[in-house]
Amino acid sequence: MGNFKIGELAAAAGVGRDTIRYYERMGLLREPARTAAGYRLYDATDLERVNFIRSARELGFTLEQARQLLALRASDTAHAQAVLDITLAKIADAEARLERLSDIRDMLRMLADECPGEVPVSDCPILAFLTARRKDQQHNKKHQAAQDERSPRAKGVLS
Amino acid sequence: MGNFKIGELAAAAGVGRDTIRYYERMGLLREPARTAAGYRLYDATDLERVNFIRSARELGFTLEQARQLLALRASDTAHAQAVLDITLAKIADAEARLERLSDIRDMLRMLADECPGEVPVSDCPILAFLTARRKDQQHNKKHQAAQDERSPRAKGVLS
DNA sequence: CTTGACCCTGGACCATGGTCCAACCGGCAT
DNA sequence: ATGCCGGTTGGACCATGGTCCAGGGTCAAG
Repeated sequence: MGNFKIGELAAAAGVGRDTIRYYERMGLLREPARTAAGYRLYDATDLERVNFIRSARELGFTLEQARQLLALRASDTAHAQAVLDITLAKIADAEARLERLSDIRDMLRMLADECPGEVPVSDCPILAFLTARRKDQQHNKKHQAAQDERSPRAKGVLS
Repeated sequence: MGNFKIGELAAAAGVGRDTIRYYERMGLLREPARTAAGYRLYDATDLERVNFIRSARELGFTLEQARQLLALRASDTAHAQAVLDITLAKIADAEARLERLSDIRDMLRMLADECPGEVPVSDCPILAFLTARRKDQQHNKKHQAAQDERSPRAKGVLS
């Protein structure tokens, strides 16, 4: 049955060869069969697996979550609730990001609206804001981080 | 006039000592004066600068953009338009992210709504979707990336 | 037989914004 | 003089998801 080499798998899935090897290293793909020369040999189920991972990535799942989803899919005792839980966490995460980001956008928009380009920088309200804004530091602690820079120490937020 | 050492500056700005040294290495802070023993000596303008950078970060600006904004602020020939341009680019970037992310959230929410937890994973519509969805790959090329994983090769989007 | 396209491995490197480390020195109190 | 806190340096390391490279081996075509 149609075995293919890594380049073929990669092309079929629309990723680079290195990505395939990376997924293997990360434990997302099984260690494939090899030819006598050591070439990796894949089959349709591997392609399907890579496709699954790519789909998950496109929906914002991390590789780690993709790994969990694959494990759940392979389980015959798990029920859909586990998948739903991961998905709900991802939704909550997306919503938190959306809120933070739209707050930032609103703030930037306000500042941009106030800024008449044709003045010297010394009269720029955006710079003035950046320069002055340090009092509201304390009470703004709820939205302290910027954008999507989830701090390395912000663990557990998603999954 | 009140000079302070790195730990004092860091505490006053609410960051770590290493962050101050990092900003210095990145060219965001000037190389400070030193005591005979080599200790860095800062003054109020340095604190103000760190505060500016932190404010910019909180609004989603990168350190590189913060550097640009500081340069503009220091210029006596630049006009506010340059600052506005950076800000408008940031807004556009935020809006693009918001759209992608809310599309993803909607998709996830749809899937979650369809999923009755109490079935075996083999009947999970979320997994089914992830498994099947590879045909729409081609025409979905407009929103190909996930979430905030701006690909390393996506340069020029912001700034 | 040679060329070119493919494959192998292990490891370095990219961006981002820091954080932490060892190994050392300075300065003050007890 | 001993402890302790804080300063110095250069460099490694964190997460994330790959990407690229050198220095080989393999395989089919011409």
